[in-house]
Amino acid sequence: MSKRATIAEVADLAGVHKATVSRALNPGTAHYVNAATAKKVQRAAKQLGYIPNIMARGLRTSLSMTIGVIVPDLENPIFPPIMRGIENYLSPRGYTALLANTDGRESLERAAFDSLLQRRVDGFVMATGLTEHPLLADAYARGIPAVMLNRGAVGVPYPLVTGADGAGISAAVNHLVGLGHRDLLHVAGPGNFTTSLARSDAFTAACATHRSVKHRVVTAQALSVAAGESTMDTILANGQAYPTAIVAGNDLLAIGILHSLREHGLDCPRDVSVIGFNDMPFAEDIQPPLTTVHVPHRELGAEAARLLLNAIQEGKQEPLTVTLPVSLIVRGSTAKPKSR
Amino acid sequence: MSKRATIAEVADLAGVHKATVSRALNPGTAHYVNAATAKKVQRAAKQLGYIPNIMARGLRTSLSMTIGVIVPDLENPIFPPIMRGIENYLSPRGYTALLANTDGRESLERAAFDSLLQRRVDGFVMATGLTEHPLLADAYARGIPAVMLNRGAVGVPYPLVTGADGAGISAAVNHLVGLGHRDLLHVAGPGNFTTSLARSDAFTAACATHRSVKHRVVTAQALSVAAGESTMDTILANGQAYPTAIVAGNDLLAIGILHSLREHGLDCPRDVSVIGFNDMPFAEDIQPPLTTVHVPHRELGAEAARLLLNAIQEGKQEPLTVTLPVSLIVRGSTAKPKSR
DNA sequence: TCTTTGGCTGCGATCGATTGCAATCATCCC
DNA sequence: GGGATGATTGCAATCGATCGCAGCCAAAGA
Repeated sequence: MSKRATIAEVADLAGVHKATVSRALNPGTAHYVNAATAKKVQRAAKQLGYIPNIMARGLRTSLSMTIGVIVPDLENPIFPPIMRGIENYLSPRGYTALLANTDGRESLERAAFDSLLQRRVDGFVMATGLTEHPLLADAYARGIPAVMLNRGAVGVPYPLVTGADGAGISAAVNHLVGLGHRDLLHVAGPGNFTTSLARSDAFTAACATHRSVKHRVVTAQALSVAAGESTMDTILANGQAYPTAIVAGNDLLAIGILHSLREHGLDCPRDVSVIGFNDMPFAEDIQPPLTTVHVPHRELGAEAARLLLNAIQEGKQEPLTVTLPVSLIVRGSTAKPKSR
Repeated sequence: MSKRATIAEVADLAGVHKATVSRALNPGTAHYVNAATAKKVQRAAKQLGYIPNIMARGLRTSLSMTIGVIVPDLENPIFPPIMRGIENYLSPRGYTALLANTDGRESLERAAFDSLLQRRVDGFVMATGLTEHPLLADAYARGIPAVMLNRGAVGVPYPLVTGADGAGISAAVNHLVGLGHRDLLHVAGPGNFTTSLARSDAFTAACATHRSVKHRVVTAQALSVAAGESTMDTILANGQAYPTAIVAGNDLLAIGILHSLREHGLDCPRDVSVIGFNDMPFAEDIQPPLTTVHVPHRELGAEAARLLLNAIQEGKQEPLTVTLPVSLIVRGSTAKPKSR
């Protein structure tokens, strides 16, 4: 292993005390030291390739300049853009993101949380939003800075950054009704996600706006392709009448629904229209091109990072909610209902 | 900020010296301490919710138990599964991954590298394979443990974990020739990726195997949808004869090619067959379902992590290459050539 | 009974940086 | 000329855990 230069070596080379080196190299304290001395120190530091040891510094300052990001599943395509947004905001400011996957399992979440805490992250961006969350309540009580992303949690006054779920869903419903659909189904995500609840409430409310629009809601087991497929399977298996249009809780569910429709010999959009939620990458390339609600994930991530850094620097948490606008993207998975 | 329990407090509560606490809690040194004492210490630690301060430990041991992962673009869908594989191997072993995006730009790469070095990562997984790489040579000379993933670099003797590019490409070519295609095109990635070179070489070699198969290679500007689309555009724009089948350098290029075909009124697979590379998530859902070479990205990640931890623990680098098998997945984007 | 042995635990230095406090020195003002 | 002022810089404590070394004690051996 290469031995790295320490502050003491820089101090020796520059002929000053290591305290002076420290002050010269830190923007916050640089004004204490004479310009000529500072120059000398910087030259010495460069010559030795000095990189401050962040662990020694962190030990002293108890700041790690890293923030923990907890996501349920990085393979869900909405998270990479979110990560990007977070990183893009963080890295110019000297912060780094530590990523942890939880697989949606609470035990792993606990472990990830502890592991990040052990690494003394300065704060968290939590994108796991289970409705109930002892972990978060605990964290809040201990004064750990955090921001919720996308999904919130009840009773935990952390700031929340989210897309306008309600507006997106009602745009979807209005689009379908405008096309002539009168029999709508919402395949919702599991009830323990706050977003699922918000979206299904919005669905019901939006449908109620229109007279004579039949609507119902079924709940999938998870926010995944497989769950969407099996949920739709059971609906179609009954042989009973199926809706002419479906609003899915997210894009993955929508894709699962498309699978199921295809296996049952139904065509989208001819027989059934489907709308997703999120506008995940490549949503335009799937078969059929998915009509969906676009959520600005990158901006979501950046905004969450911004709020978190604010909270860390101010040393206080403000329970505010930032809602970013969403927009309906009409593509090929929705059409007028065929007469039947 | 909540003050966390320190080792001294645990020691007080348990009525022992802090050195004993340290030994009792570390698996490696636990055998030095009496079982009864150890139990007492563990109880005290649990009661206080003691989490060792990794910075203090790292300062002493100069091990951070984190490894840096450098990827060119997390939004390229092959990287999330790779990350998963890495994390799945790392986290049961107490390691954490620090992720850095480089956008493929070498300056950012340098910055990311330094930033991770500053955080005293114990090693690197590099998934950025540019062919030329001063950074890596430098790192190797400094004895920094690392493993290359997916893409290699010339002249840098780090271990490399990769899919069997050549085998995959020749399977693709054979599949197309078997279907009756005699006019093949390979849209390769930029020449500064080692994988691009390996794949285009394999393409030429595989085609040469078959008599009377016309083949040529064009190079795209990047490994992206946009690059694939524009490359194909220029080919089709010439009005000249187009091939009956295309092997793309990766799935993103393939998708771009599909876009271009569609815009030029050509149908895949009726007019032109297309094969991708990677089998990225949702490749089966795009229009048409993409025939592609499946690469086991998760396993790639896990294997890289395994090699890296080995190298860190052994303290030596072995220049070996691990090649994981790939397999052709035939879906809807390839068919027999129409007679014309 | 005295020494040896070995298991267990305590002591204190140490890792590399930051920072409150004190010391130094030149300049300034009356 | 003497004390005040302010700009720099040095000193040494400190963060929290690890680990070499030494000490203690009981059991074993002579």
